[in-house]
Amino acid sequence: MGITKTENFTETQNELAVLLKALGHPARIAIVEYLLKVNTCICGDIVNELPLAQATISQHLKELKNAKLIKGNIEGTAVCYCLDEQTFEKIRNFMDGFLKVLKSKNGCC
Amino acid sequence: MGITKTENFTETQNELAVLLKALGHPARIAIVEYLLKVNTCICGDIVNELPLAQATISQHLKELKNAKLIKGNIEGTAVCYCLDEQTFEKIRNFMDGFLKVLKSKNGCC
DNA sequence: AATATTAATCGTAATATTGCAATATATAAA
DNA sequence: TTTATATATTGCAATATTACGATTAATATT
Repeated sequence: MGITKTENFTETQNELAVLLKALGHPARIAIVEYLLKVNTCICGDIVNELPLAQATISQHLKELKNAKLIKGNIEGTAVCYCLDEQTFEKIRNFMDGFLKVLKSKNGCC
Repeated sequence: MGITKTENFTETQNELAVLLKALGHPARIAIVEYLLKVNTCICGDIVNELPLAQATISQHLKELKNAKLIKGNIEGTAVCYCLDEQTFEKIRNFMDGFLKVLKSKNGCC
């Protein structure tokens, strides 16, 4: 099929999966790491930084934006991109809570 | 294409992408959350818990195991599954370090 | 107005993912 | 040894993803 049965899972599970999936590609990791370094930049900067075509970068930026991992503001002909702190916090908070419970248990097969 | 150009990215970026991608599906989030709750379980328990076919669950477990997010130990005819704390820590540490830098900057468009 | 700059979109090809029924495998129980 | 139990694998269909060239759209510059 290739289609995910989202109706079987909770809203929280689906939302988190969208975020992690959006970050689950090395190009998109590279993009957010670059944005972390330079704070803000335009699409063309990333095209110069990564060995991928402009159309491909634009597509990856779209996915990151859909997941609200980044924001994009139009500035003349360019678009200024930056990270969305709140969304990264959501992931961090999940991982943090998850690990706290996991460490309090220490049971394995 | 559908093929990721991993050769363009660092080992770290590729490894992290594999982990996040493996968690980037609601069924696999549901599986690790269930494992967190019950500590250890066998495949059949998850099949009873989630509304997906046995073959589908088995495939998701395989992906989680490939990414080393879970461990599986054979016990008779069954396989005992549990979470791999170290791998979850890798993700948490990345997100934690990432957010520390992000919060120290506060620059956006 | 004509032209350059920047980014998004379209179309396409190749490959990957999701999901399931059916089957295979492997151990345990009778 | 036959049968039951538990999981993995195979094969398949539908859909999604990745990547890029070409084009489009929208604003700047000349």
